[in-house]
Amino acid sequence: MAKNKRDVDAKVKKAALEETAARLFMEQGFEATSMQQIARALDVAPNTLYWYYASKDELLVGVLNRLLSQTLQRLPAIGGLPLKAQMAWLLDELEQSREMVATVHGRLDQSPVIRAWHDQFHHFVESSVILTLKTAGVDASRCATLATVATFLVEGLLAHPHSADQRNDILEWFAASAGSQLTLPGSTA
Amino acid sequence: MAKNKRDVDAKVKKAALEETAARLFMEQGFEATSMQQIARALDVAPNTLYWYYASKDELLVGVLNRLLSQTLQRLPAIGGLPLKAQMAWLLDELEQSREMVATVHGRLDQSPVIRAWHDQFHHFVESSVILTLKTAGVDASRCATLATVATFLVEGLLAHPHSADQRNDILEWFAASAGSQLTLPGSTA
DNA sequence: ACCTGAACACCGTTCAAGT
DNA sequence: ACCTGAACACCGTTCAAGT
Repeated sequence: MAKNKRDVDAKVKKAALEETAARLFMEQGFEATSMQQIARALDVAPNTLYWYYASKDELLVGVLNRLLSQTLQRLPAIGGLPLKAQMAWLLDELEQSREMVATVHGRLDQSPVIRAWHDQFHHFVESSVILTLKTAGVDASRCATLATVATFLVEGLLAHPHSADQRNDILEWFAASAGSQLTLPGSTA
Repeated sequence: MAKNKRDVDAKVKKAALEETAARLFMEQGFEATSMQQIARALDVAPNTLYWYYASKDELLVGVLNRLLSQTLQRLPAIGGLPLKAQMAWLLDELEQSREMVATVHGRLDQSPVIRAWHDQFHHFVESSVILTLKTAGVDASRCATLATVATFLVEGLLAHPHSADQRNDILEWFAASAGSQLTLPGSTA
């Protein structure tokens, strides 16, 4: 009981830490936000954060998992949508964490823990896209390639400023090109 | 005369700085290489670097321009090649500076001078690809979209580890999809 | 188990001073 | 014009000590 109580408290505390860190990371960027600053916002000593997280990068992973689980709660709604709509949805979702996505990519080579999170996330997204493509009747041998292309396009659109028209042209072109590879002609992916 | 002499000396010195910085950046990464370390390798005081460059990011830009001009000297050879071969060539070229490319993308939001260099580089690459597509007879209205897609694919392949087969599948699929949009059917882009 | 004060070993950068 | 010694204002992180 007492043990359980403590676990709950720790989780609540971590939630507060990650919420504050998330807010500051999104407002100012990961690099521009110091551990001191986060600690000050929480009214604790800077080194207190190190009781909960081994490093600033691990705190970032906590924040990322938090954002991810929030996104996953909104996900079920898009299950049946066509690929183009799914990509547009993912783009809108990630757009709000643009800075965070850039940070993850920028730290891949320096932080193994960020690298691990990133790879796992990519694997998850790509599996989902493959499933969507298969369900839409795309030739099984092409699914993996198309899924990778889809994620590259989402990442590209996310990383580089672009107009709504450009974005639509790219998604439209991709959906058409992917759709033309259907085993059963006539339907659209 | 004396003035000219000095200009030459400054250029030679900058070349040496950038060569050393480039080596250390590629060996250890940008972030893991301190200004102190570069200065030590050159046998100068750390703050000497600030007489030549306003910041570490500006030194990076110097290094990037240096690598770029080296690449440009190797470029003429690929003028007439098909798009797929051009993309493969660019990939091989950038692969050797993978870490540097990741650094640039990671610092876009923090450094205006890096952002400016990146945008200009992208504009240059995209213009070149558009020219190649137009020459190959691709419908003019699609060229911009396809060029953007091409650069996104190159960046994606560069940022994420992949096998030679995966890479070939993606480039092959893209070339085929782009080629099917030719104004004159029969030729290949 | 949780938190702190104080310190460590850096970092990029600045500035006044030299030649 | 070019370079230095010394310092500034940080940074992420550690550690011994408290409760």
